[in-house]
Amino acid sequence: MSTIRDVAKRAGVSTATVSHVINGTRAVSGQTRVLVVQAMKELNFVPSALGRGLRTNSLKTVGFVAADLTNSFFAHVFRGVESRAREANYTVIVSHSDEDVGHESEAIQNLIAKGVDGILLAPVRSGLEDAEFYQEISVPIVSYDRRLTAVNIPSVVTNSQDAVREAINFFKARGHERFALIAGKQGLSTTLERGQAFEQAASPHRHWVFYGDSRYEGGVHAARWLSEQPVRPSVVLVGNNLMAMGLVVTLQEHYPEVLSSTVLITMDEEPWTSFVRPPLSVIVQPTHEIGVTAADLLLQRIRHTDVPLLTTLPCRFVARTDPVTAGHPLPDDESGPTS
Amino acid sequence: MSTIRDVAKRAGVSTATVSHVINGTRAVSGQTRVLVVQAMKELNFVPSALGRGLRTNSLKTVGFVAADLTNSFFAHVFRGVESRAREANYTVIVSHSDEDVGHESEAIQNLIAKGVDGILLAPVRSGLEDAEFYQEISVPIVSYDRRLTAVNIPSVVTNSQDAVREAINFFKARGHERFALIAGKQGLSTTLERGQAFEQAASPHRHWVFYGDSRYEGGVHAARWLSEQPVRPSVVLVGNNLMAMGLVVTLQEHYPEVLSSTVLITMDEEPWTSFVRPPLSVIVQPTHEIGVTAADLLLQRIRHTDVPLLTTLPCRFVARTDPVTAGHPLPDDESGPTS
DNA sequence: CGTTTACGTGTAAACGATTACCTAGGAGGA
DNA sequence: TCCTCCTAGGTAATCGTTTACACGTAAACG
Repeated sequence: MSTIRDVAKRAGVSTATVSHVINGTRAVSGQTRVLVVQAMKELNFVPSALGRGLRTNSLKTVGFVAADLTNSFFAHVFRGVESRAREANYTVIVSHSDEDVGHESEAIQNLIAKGVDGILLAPVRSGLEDAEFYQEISVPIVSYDRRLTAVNIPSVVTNSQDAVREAINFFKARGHERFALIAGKQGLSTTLERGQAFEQAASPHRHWVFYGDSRYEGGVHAARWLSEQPVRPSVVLVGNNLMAMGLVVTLQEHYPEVLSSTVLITMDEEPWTSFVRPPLSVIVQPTHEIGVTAADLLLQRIRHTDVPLLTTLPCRFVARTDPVTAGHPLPDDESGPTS
Repeated sequence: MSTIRDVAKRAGVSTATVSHVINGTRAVSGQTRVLVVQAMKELNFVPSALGRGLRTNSLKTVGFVAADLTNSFFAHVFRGVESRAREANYTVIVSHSDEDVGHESEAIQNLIAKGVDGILLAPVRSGLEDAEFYQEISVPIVSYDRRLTAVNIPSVVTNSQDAVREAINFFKARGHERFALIAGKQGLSTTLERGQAFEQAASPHRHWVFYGDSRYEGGVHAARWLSEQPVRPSVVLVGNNLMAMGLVVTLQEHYPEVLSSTVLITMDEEPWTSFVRPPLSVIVQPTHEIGVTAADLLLQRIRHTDVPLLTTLPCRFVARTDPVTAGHPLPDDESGPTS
């Protein structure tokens, strides 16, 4: 690996000149520029990001903390992030929190030690007492998926509450009168908001709320709980795709009659939601756009540009109805996707 | 951010001592150690990876190049990589190749410029003429999923050929006599090997090979091709999960009779493969272990330890049979998963 | 003709760690 | 007593860049 000094020597100029040629930070005569460029070619010189990073205190790297990349929600968000980051010549370091407060802290520590310029985070904490924790972080942060209230940190979220309301109303209008919510991990802003929207939309009617843990096992428990109800809801909204899978697998295996007689709605489109019989209705979040937007905001913060504290992206509700469970169609119902 | 000098001053020692306390590279008296540790705590000092990296010429960072992280195969491999890397105090930068030679080169360039200590790669190239390209890379490389023949680069692959043979034989033993392979992108070692294994296992009987492109669209085309055959195969093996999905979706929508009358086998377990009716049989690769192993090998190479040039991990064939399509059961057949 | 102004370039000090080399004091052996 | 060896610790060079400052020349301006 050749250094900037090697290039300077070969081109017969100073390292300053070489640096300025590379970065275009100072006028350099045509002749000299040619000489330098040629020398760089010949030595196939690549400037060391380390040297530069040490001096400028920026490695052009950002951290991305996901709960779990094998969850396709996060994988798609990440692709959005990565595409934007690459355009801006940044690279992305990925860490997992696995919805664990300790893991999250550790991940953030590591990222900071690595000298990242900023961090994208789906925060596991949300309480007021945690505000301090996030506030003390010494690099710019943008939160995605989950809102960080009471903290001066920009968040990119979706209006899933509206979608929840739309979904419940959709089936209400078709005659359904008993609704349940399988809620996610308590404390997450998404859980809270979706819970409120659900309460609000379902409240004139009978409704249930079961608190899961946002993991596959939560869905398994929910299935058991569901099957034990003397009177069962006819519409079940699941607040997260992992729980939905646990629920469906368990129902399919042990309580097939529950599965076939209940309308299920879940978050986040995945292939299997349409392959299951009956198929699941879905609240689709703009995952890629979440990533792109969050990355944009982070890069702006890194450049010290002011950014809005809350960005809300729209969801799309896709109804997949089934003759048995859908309820009675509306006069103008085509049972296709709705917006 | 405080530096090692601040710590040294506060503890009343030299930077050398602080450094040695941090790294345990030299004997330090108990007293002094306590002083230093306390000073670090008080300033909550975190050593800069940049400074260290510049000096030691290692950022403790590795690059991970996937075709596409939204493909759960790569996501799971990545988790394996990340867990091992974290244990060894390395962080991981992720890039995508999208099976594109240009993207791959770019990704590798960027990683090297960022000063990674090594690269994990699912190489898009494989020909002899490409050997040179990979050989010229100036940091240690380990290839995963795909074998890099004729190049002095360690590979971690699976014995999917054995699994392919096992799968075909499984259905041959149940009376099937017409087999097809939907092969992946040409040039990948996996495509070649699985093709050979398929040929070998199916060749006494009538068989077809359709070349897809390892993407969703390849499956769509394959579905059309399949439906157009005057005599259709009764067992279809798909060489990659994206194509399998394209195939199933298209069949389900346009040619349901083909779907219900054909045994489908695919690579890599995903939730939807068991939700589809009829369910798909699957060749399960040890994805997490691939990641762990590849990471291990890379870290060893970084430490200049010799490693084997080829590591092969075993696959598992999971048969999911359906009364209509399975063929006649063997005398002792329980239709469960086989090893 | 003296004074700006502009332009092109070089010198050398950072950035934050690691580490080769050196110093000094005390213990132990001959 | 002298020499050797061990232990504990300091000094300062170094890694590869960027960049503040200085310098010299030539053109432009009054």
